[in-house]
Amino acid sequence: MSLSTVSMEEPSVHDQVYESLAEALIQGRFAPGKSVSLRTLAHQLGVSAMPVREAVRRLIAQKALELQPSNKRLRVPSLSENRLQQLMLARQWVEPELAYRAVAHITPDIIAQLKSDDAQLMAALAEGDVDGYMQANHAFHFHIYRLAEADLFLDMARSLWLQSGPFMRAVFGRLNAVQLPQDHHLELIAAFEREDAEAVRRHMSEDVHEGMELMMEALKAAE
Amino acid sequence: MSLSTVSMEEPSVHDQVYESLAEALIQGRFAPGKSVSLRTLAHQLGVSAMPVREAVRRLIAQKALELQPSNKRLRVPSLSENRLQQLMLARQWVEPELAYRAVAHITPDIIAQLKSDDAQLMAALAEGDVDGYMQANHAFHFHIYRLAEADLFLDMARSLWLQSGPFMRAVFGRLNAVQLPQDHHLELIAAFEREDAEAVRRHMSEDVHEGMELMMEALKAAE
DNA sequence: AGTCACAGTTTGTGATCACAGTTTTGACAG
DNA sequence: CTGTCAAAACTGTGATCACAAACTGTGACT
Repeated sequence: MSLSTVSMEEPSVHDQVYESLAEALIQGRFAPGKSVSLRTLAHQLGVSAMPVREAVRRLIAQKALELQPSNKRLRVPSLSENRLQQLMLARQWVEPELAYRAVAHITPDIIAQLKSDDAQLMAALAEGDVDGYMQANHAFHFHIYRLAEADLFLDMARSLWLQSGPFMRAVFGRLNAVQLPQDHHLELIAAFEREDAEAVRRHMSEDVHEGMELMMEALKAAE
Repeated sequence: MSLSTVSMEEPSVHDQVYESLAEALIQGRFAPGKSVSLRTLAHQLGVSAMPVREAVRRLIAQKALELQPSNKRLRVPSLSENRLQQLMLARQWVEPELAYRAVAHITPDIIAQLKSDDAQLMAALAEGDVDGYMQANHAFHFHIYRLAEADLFLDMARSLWLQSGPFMRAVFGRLNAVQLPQDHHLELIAAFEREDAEAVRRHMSEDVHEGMELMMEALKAAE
């Protein structure tokens, strides 16, 4: 009962719905352009429409969903080169900055966590398990970003991943689980271990850049 | 009547509420730390609580409002140096980029609009009209940013201004309408007229930097 | 066979109610 | 005048209903 009153605060239904939708979007389980509906989502999640409406508003504000101006109907934003390029530039700015700031707060526990994430990532890659790969990659990156103690930047990164998710699906839809450069992850971990902030920034920049470049190529190839 | 059917789409109540709250926040009419309530806002705006809830969710997602974890009560986020520094860095990254991209789409009409905005700004400054200054400054910047055809960046800038608004109030609360460097604006306009994109980027960076630096000093002075 | 109209369904939007916490109020006792 | 404690008011949250606009599909008519 000591700290239970503090940690007792069970998340609201709205938060649960939001997390559920956010996870689906980040892992690319929603196809770009796919239309969704409040009542359908509410029914699937076993709640009323009310909390779904609020979660969806939140996602729209983060540009992870959109309301088509004509219909006023809800859907996952579709892909465009312009959009992807903005995502790429924004991610290349904010994520290296977050990683840089994370160095000051790194601990052996986190290093171990990152190694575990990377191991899961490589295992998923070996099996061709796209979902597993996406999940492990997300965990790896945000276990780092959370250390930065920069909640605004963290939120920006989260929003950018929400928007990138559907693109990723499109990439892996074409080239099924290509050889992603997880070497950057190993170099990142090494840089964290010797607390070399500049190297961390550089390797994170390269990791993001390569990933987004891959998506850009896939998008162009798909015309 | 020709295009009225297109522009006829009157904005939803939710959008009106959102715009209303957003404007108040950007102009710093809400003090940092001030608590607000759904029903109060709804009553003031003459609508039911429903659209206010959605507008507030949207603003929370943009970090322009926050839900205190203890109370679950709504309020304007309070100031912190860490927070302001993140705002400063983010604005210094995205706003010069938007201005840079705007150069390609500049027209004489927009130039005239910018000159008008700047004139209003200087007039407000001369009269010590803080609200007028804030409004004109906002108009000046976003008349530029809107040209960039980069909706993700535009949205990021909008979110950052929403978060900066309450800080600005704190600044002007202390030093009432100091000599703001509107010279940057004139240099910006000149750079747009000769379509010198690099100069536009540089001057915008300086303008944002100086404004935020002023806020940082005021924050530190207020401890 | 192709096109159009009409009915039925599904959509987002806004209002209203019920409920459980929290805060504020106000009266009473010291 | 001050401290205490219960009642009243207020808070966010979730569910439900009403409504108009948009979509669906089926059938008839050219």
